[in-house]
Amino acid sequence: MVAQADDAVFRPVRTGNPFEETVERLLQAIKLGVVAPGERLPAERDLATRLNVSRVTLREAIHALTEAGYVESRRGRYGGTFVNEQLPKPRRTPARRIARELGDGLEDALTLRGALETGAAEAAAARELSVAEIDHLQRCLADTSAANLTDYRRFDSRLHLAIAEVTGSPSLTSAVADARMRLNELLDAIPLLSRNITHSNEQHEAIIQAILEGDQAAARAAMSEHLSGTATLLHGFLT
Amino acid sequence: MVAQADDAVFRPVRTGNPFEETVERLLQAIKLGVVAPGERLPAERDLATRLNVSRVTLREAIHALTEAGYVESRRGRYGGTFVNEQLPKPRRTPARRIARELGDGLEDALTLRGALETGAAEAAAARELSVAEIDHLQRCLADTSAANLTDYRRFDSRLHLAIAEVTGSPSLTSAVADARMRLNELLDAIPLLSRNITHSNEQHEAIIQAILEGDQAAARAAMSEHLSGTATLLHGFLT
DNA sequence: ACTCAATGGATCGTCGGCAGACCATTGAGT
DNA sequence: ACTCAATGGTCTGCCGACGATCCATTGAGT
Repeated sequence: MVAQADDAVFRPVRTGNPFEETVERLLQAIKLGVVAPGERLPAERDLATRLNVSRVTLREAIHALTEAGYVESRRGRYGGTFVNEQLPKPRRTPARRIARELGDGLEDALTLRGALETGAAEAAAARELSVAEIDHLQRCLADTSAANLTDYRRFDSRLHLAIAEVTGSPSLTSAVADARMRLNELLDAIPLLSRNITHSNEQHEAIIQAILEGDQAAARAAMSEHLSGTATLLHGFLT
Repeated sequence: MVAQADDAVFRPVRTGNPFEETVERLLQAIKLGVVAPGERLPAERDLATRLNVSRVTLREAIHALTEAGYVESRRGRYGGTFVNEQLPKPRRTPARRIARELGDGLEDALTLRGALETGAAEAAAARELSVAEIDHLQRCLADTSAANLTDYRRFDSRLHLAIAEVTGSPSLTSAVADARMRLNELLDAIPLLSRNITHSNEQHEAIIQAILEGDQAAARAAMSEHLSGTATLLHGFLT
């Protein structure tokens, strides 16, 4: 008996407390570019309901993010909690240290991400997209191409998330977002080279084109190639 | 703005309470065949630690499963909680009713499952498998082929889980297990035809063979075909 | 016949998170 | 200048989950 199945089924039912989870989610929204700098988060009462968390807990999470410099709250009607224009710089932990901490987790995260994102690309290509969805994809693609170095990661994440969205599968979208967040710390640790960005943009274009043409095999292949590029880069910097 | 990304990121941080979650996990272990009838669950103290749940909560969950007829507990050294030889028959809820309740969730679950399991098959084929892993796979394959109608679903799940296991990615394994569970109720609602089983067994063999040969494309293709068969079957019965 | 380690069974105090109600502030609309 | 709806900010009582501790039972080993 290999007994790894046990580990999968008997894994912890919950990771951390609601407070920590909530902080993580809000960070996700900011770092993945779901809520852009200057934009407003949903109202506390609304957001608490959607996150299935008490308002008290949500407020504690927001407070933490305020202290960390991510958001600011304003009272009154037309008030709310807004994402700061100037986001805190990610702490550039030395790559190797992160890699050590992650350990086998790196391979794990990359494997999961590969399965999810290639699957998403294929599924997206298989769908009949609405005009709004096509616009959304192309908008994200253009934003990413036009992004400067400091914003690149966020728009890149947003684009990948957009691809997952147009599969029409909420679960798949969520899973992609989570997988992406797991790798975010790693990605912050490696330098962004403009050569890589150029290459990345070309691949993005190929992926989107294949999706819009409905070519499932091509979409999958293009995404697969794109991801393996990142994976190789990560391996290179972390070994 | 398509605004579906919000739904993905601001989804509930937790589903249900620890008690319900724990019950779900234990059912998963039983229904996916991780713990076979007659076998023993891990000791309460051990299991509670692994699930990251208090022993009290775990015991309440076990109590619920005892009343439902899934397990029985025995005291003393060499005692423990054992899975019953005769499992309760799944309540054959009319398929259409389930389909209505699930709604779009069916497509969602099928999409996610497709991405995960085809990805797992490909990843498994890409790995250099140990002798133990190969044995495990072939054992699961043989068990499934030999299973009678009442046991088939469980061994089938076990085989698919085994494929995910040999990717070496715990996250992927967990995700596959969860996706499978989401579809379990549906699968219970459609009749098992021996013709379908024969077909299924042939496909299983093709998948395993491709994995053992290290042929990634073939493994993916075989899995994809296998899954689409199930998907078609489900669609047929639920429409 | 006895021992004892491993297991399930039971109880109690603590605390984090929750629901609900209420207060304070803001600014567009009138 | 006033109104008021929507928002963030605060407080209180309650409950579920937790950790810890002790009890009861069993049967292989001696």
